[in-house]
Amino acid sequence: MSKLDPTHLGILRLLQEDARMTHKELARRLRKSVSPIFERVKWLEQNGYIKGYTALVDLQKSSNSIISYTHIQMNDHSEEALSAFQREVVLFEDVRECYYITGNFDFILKIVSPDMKGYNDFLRGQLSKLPNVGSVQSFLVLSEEKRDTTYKI
Amino acid sequence: MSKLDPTHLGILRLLQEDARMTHKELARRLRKSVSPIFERVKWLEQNGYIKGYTALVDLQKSSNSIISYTHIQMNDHSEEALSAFQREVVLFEDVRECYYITGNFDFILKIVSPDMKGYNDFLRGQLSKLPNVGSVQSFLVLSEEKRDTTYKI
DNA sequence: CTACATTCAGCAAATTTTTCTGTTTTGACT
DNA sequence: AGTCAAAACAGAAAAATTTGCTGAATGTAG
Repeated sequence: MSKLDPTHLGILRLLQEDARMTHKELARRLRKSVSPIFERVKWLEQNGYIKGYTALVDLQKSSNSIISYTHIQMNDHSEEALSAFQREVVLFEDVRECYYITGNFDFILKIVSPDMKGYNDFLRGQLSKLPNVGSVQSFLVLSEEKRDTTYKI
Repeated sequence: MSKLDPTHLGILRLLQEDARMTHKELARRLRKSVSPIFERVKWLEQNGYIKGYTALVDLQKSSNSIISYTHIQMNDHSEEALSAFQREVVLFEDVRECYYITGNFDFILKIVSPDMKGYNDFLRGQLSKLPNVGSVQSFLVLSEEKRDTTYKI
């Protein structure tokens, strides 16, 4: 790491706050001219520091989707079983995020389903069909109090 | 809701996939000309359907930050206590996401701290100082298997 | 000191954004 | 169906940005 100089870090910070900021504005704030900013943004993209750009959509205004956090405990902790589970679970459309974690559980999933029926179908028709899934504990999101996807870097 | 027609939804879908897509490209894919697309994007922004645009940065490549999911159970479930907790906890820099949920716990927090010391300082110096915090259960993220912030709408 | 590589500013062409105008479509009402 | 007003649209043109290029400045190794 830290082939990243202050200008690189500044770009990452600013584009996290507003991905549609123009190169000209980036240049103004970082006290550089446009061309080096342009080249650096391209470099950050091509070298995987920036994985993409996304619009943050107000889900509650735009759909009836329901969000849940679901914890998975495996009943087989072999490397093969864990890898197989990961490989399969991330393919499900409703699984938006998947983390392997320390503690009582093995995985935390963020699930977004179009409605309660879809959520039920996912849990019973897809998730529970995967091998070696032990306990499944779900927490439905009642309200999103904060969601800030910018990280301090 | 559903002042949203298929073009609105198409814009939201496409900008979730790539927030830097040009209006011209949006227009081409949605089979419209540029000006209505331009007007609609502006409308979606001003009416809160699009809350912002963010670059997705590879945290592991760009920093040493550690991520944790932390569950909070309150020992006072009055409206005042819950509201007060929400109001305070979202102000902490390390709290990137906060959800009020059903189930055994009351809140799920996504915490991102610069390092283990920062994380410790947050837990013991900030979080546990808030009133009415009962049990706190933390899960450190060992690996991020999937993180897709686009939602099907 | 020189040669080389890297980073940069400034310029210019290509492209996009943004505004404006006039036309078409939509939808409500007769 | 026919009429009207409002909304949505396509196209054009000006303003701004993106993108590639050139040559200068800076730093480094020989």
